[in-house]
This record gives sequence, structure tokens and C-alpha cells, in this order.
Amino acid sequence: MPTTLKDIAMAAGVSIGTVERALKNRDRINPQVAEHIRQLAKEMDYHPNKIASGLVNRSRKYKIAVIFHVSGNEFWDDVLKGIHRAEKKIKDYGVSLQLYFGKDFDVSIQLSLIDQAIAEGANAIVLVPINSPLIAKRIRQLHKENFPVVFLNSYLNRVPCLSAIHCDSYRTGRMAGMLVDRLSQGCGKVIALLPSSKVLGNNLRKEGIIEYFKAIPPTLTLEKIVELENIPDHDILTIQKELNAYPQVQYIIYCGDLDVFLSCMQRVNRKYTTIFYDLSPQSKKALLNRDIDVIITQSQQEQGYQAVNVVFQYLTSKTVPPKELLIDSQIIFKECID
Amino acid sequence: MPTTLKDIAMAAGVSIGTVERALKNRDRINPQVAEHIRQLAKEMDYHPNKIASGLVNRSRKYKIAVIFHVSGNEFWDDVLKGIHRAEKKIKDYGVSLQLYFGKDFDVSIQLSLIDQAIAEGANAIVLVPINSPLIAKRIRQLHKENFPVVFLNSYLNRVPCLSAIHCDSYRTGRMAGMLVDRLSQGCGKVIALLPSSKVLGNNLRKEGIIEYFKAIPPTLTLEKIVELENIPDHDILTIQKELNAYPQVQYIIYCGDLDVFLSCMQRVNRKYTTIFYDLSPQSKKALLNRDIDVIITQSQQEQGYQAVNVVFQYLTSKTVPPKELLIDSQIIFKECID
DNA sequence: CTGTTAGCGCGTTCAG
DNA sequence: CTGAACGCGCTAACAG
Repeated sequence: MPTTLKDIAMAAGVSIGTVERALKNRDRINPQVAEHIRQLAKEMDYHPNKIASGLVNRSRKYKIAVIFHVSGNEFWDDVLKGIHRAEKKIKDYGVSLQLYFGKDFDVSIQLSLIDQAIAEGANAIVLVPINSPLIAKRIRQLHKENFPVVFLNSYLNRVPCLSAIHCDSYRTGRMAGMLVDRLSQGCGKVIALLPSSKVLGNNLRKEGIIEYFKAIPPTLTLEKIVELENIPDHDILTIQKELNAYPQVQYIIYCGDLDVFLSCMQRVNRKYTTIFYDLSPQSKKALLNRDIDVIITQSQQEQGYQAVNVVFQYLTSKTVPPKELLIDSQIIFKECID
Repeated sequence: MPTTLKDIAMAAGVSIGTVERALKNRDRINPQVAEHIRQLAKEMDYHPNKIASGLVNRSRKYKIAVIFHVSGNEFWDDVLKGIHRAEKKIKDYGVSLQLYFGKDFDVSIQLSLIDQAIAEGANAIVLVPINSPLIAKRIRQLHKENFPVVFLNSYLNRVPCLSAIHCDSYRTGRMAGMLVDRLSQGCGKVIALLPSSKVLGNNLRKEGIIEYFKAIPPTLTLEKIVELENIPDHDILTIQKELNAYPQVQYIIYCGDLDVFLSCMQRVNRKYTTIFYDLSPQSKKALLNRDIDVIITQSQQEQGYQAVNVVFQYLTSKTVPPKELLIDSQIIFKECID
């Protein structure tokens, strides 16, 4: 049976309040008594009961704001799932969530959402940051004021925050390279179709891919990297053009909109082996349908969950999270889910 | 702010106690009042606060027994990690864990451990069941007495239980076949070295492997399946013999002791591509060292965690888990962890 | 500096 | 059949 404050109080011959002050290092307490109590607590292996303090915390009614940089699409659905899973867990502790959606990477919208969240009484912010000096400045300012900010799914270079939750994009890049390498037995030609580098993670992933191909024998080559612009019609044309320009390519590394990819495949009428990024109901279907061959997931759901969880822990028990929380990616073949 | 019993009581003009009885369907309550309160609770979106009831439950001091079929080895270390992670979470709720270790699949030991656990006041049992009629009989009996039993990592055919937590062994078998298929580009010869079928999951995995190779073109063939006996010296000789008997084999599917495998590799002095089962610190090292090529994890840690969690939920909030909880497996290459 | 007390939401028990 | 009250462990506010 775990030790309670009461147990320690009895053992030390003091009151429960004194024990609490000693262990929480509050002032107005005799240093000697405090030391004795701390000693005793260690001996008796005391650990505060989190659910009891949770009950108390409930009356504090913390609010966490979650701010996105765009409005929903299939990508964010998965993040939201994780966030709602976390919400379910923390609402018993009296912590509530408020979601704010930006639009198309618009910096001024994101800035005003931050202000709005704070005006509406947020005690912490989970943010998918847009890579802009204005946002960076605002976050620095908040951090200086000790206002907790957690980056979700991306981060800002040299901008301090409570924690940044994302996946190791560089690694996922290398993983894609590795998969092509293994599936091709080290022999063939590859093209990479990637999103524009507006978001930092995309850049890192590209680096990972490039580095992997640099380090292997030249029997397998990365012929070209194409940056997409997230404008479907435009991207479809670009991809078609590039695939026609490199007719010997058999392997594609693709990160972007699935529908765009499928359209292209229909039009070029050639068979590729494709490494695709991010699991979603749609990409799952494409995998089962053999339209794509492997998916590298970036565990969006887990990222969403952890982002909320980290601020929750911080608010309710002052647990300081690691500056960076890397969520594992996974490799998924058809046979893993059919 | 979530609704509480008090809120409903005020809204209904009754006392907290009455509301509680109505919602928990206890007797000694006016059916009409009860119905009205239930209605009101739905409208006000009432959900009981789990941490508050947890605090109350604490005084009940539930005990969960976890019974293993063998004594520790590197395989179980990972399960134990998951179990201890769960223990940490549930101890605040006044639920404690007691571990019991059997020996070498010995049925009579497992039977006596079950008796011992119950004698020592266990309120539920998590069991790695040995595939034996005696165990089956005992579990049936317990189930009839409404004593909660959860199977961990395996299960017994046609034996009812609260829940069985394991991975889809058949699928992991197919996944190994698929990996060889993709890595070999559908061309080559394979040998499978598997543990004896004393445990049901092993059998299913074997089936999965066999089925996969049945369904593909005969350019890739499963030359032989060897059943190991978990006796290192003996197994090493067996493996050496078989590898020499099939000199054209280039691909190995291996489930068993890593040291045995590494010894064999040193002795045969030939290069294989190996699909290995189960992630552990040791197998991780072997992967990084390129002694093995891919690991299929069966998420032992997650299984251990979920097994404890499921009984915890059941004991503290009568949540009936699904009869079967399949934990996802994962595919891990060197580049995923280096 | 220290002790006491109220109360977080729920479950139970006892008195009406 | 229903209301009132206590206690789970912890925190915070207040009294000494």
C-alpha cells in the first residue's frame, strides 16, 4: 500500500500541512523539520498520488489552445484524432481544449489567432508554427513571459519553446531511400516528388533522401527531385512532364496529395514502385489497391496526443518535458493491414 | 465545464445520492424519478469523473496477479517493461500487481501458481497460458465463477476469458513471407527456423508463412521449415545441418534465440538475408551490426501494458474489454533506429 | 513557522 | 424510497 502524506505526518509527528509544505519546498517552514520530512519521505518511498491532486486541480480549470496553420484536410484529421483522445483523458482533470484553425499558411491569421487564444484565457498554446520571422518573434516574446508554447509537427529554428513534438523528418527521408534500395536490390532509377520547403520538416526529409542516395553505389540513382506547390492542376502537369522526361525511372518517392498522384498514374500508364508518406483512410485504400507499395507514416495521431499531453503534464504537475519529442515513424506494406 | 452529479441533483431537485442510485441502476429507487434523472443526465452530457471514482476505489485495494509460464529471459523483459509501465499508472488507484514466474512450460507449476495467486487474494489474473487441457479446465472453472482471467501473448482454443491480448501471429507469418518476397524481388530460396508449436501463436505464424509462399509464383520457394526445441546446443546443430542440406538458400526467417542464430552464422560462414522476430536490445544491436536484416516486432511491451490495463479498467469501472485485443506488429530496418 | 479545515467528485453507509 | 454525511489524498486558505 503506497505511502500517503498522512503516513509521513504520523511518522514525523507533525501535521499533514507541514509535510506538504516541506515536500513542495514552500517557504514558511523550519529548514530542519523540512529536511527531516524529506528524508522520511524518501525512506518511506513516498510518491504523490496524481489522481488526488488531479481532483484538486480540477477547480483551476486550465485551458489549452491548439492552433493550426490551415483548415482541415485529410492530413489533419489524424492529428485531431490524437488530440481528441488526449482531451478525453484530461477533461476529468478539469483541463479543457480550444481549437483554432488558420488558413493556407497565412501568417497574419496565425498571429491574430494567438492573440485571440490568449484573450480567451488560454493557459498554454499548442501550435503548428508557420515558418516566418513574425511568428518567431511572437513566440520568443511569449517564451520570455513564461507562457508555455508547444510546437506540433514542425518547429522554428532557434526559437525556444516548452517542447517541440514532431517526427525525425531527416530519418523518414533516409528511410524512403533505404526502402527503394532494398526493394530494388540496389539497382535502378528514382524520382522524388516532394512538397515545397515552406515547412521545415519537408526540407529535412529532402536532405535525408539526398544523403541516402549519396552514400550508396551508383547503380541506384536519384535522378531528380521535384518540388510540388500544392496546387493540384499545376502539380499534375509538373509530375507528368518530369515522368516523361525520365522514362527509365521505376521508383517514386512521393509526399503530397494522394489524388494528384493517382491522377498522374492513370495518365502516364506506366508501372512504378512507390514509397508514399502518411497513412490515412485514403492512402490505406491505395495501398490495398496496389496503387502504392509502401507507406511511411509520421504518426500524426501520436503527435497530436503527445502535444496535448505534454502541456497537460506541465500545467498540472509542472513536469518539464524534453525540448524535443521525436515520434517514431512506421513502415507499412499491404500485408500489414489487409 | 463537465457536468457533475451535483449539477444533475440540483437540476432535478433531488439529492446527490438519488442521482447516483438512478444512474447506477441500483434498487430502492422510484422508477419514474430514476427515468427522469437518466434523461436529464443524457441531456446534460454527464460522464462520471474517473479520477474521482478512482480515489474512492482506492480503498478497495484490488490485486492483480500476473503469471508467466517461464522464468525471465530477454523476451519477457520487454513484456515486463509494459507491465511495469501499467503498474505505475494504476497504483494511484490503489490497484497492486503481484508477479508469479513458472518454469519451462511446466503445467503443474502453472496450476499451483494460479491457486497461490487466488489464495493470496488476487482479484484477477493475467496469464501466459500453457497449451494444456489441465490449464484449460482450470480457466473454464474460474470463468464460470466470474473470476476475471486475461490471456497474455497467447490464448487457449475454445477457452473463454475476459480478454486475450496478443498479436495476429498469422499475419506476422505472412509479413515475413512478404518481406522476403519484396527483398528478393520474388526470386530465391527460403528456409524458416521456428520455435516448437507448444504455444498456439507459433503454429499460426507457421501457417501464415506457409500460406504466403503457397500463393506466389514458384520462383521464390520455401524450401524447409525447421522446428527448434529451445535447447541451444541442440538447435545449433540442427540449424547447421539444415543450412548445409540446402546450400542454395539465401533467405532465412528466424524466430528464436538470437545467440543461437549468431553462433550458427559464425560457423556456416555464408551470407544470408534474415527476417528476425522480436525487438530487444540484443536484436537491435544485431540489426545495427547487419547480422540480421529486418525485425518484425510483436510489441511485447504494448501487450504487457494492455493486459494489465484491461483488467484494471474492468475492476475499477466494470468496462468489459473486447474478447480479443490484437496488438499491431511493426517492421523495423536498420535505418529506422540507427 | 505550524496546525486545521474545506472541498475537488464520487461511492457508500446510515438514518430517516 | 430518499437525503445527509463521511472519506479517498491532496492542496490552499486561514487560524493560531
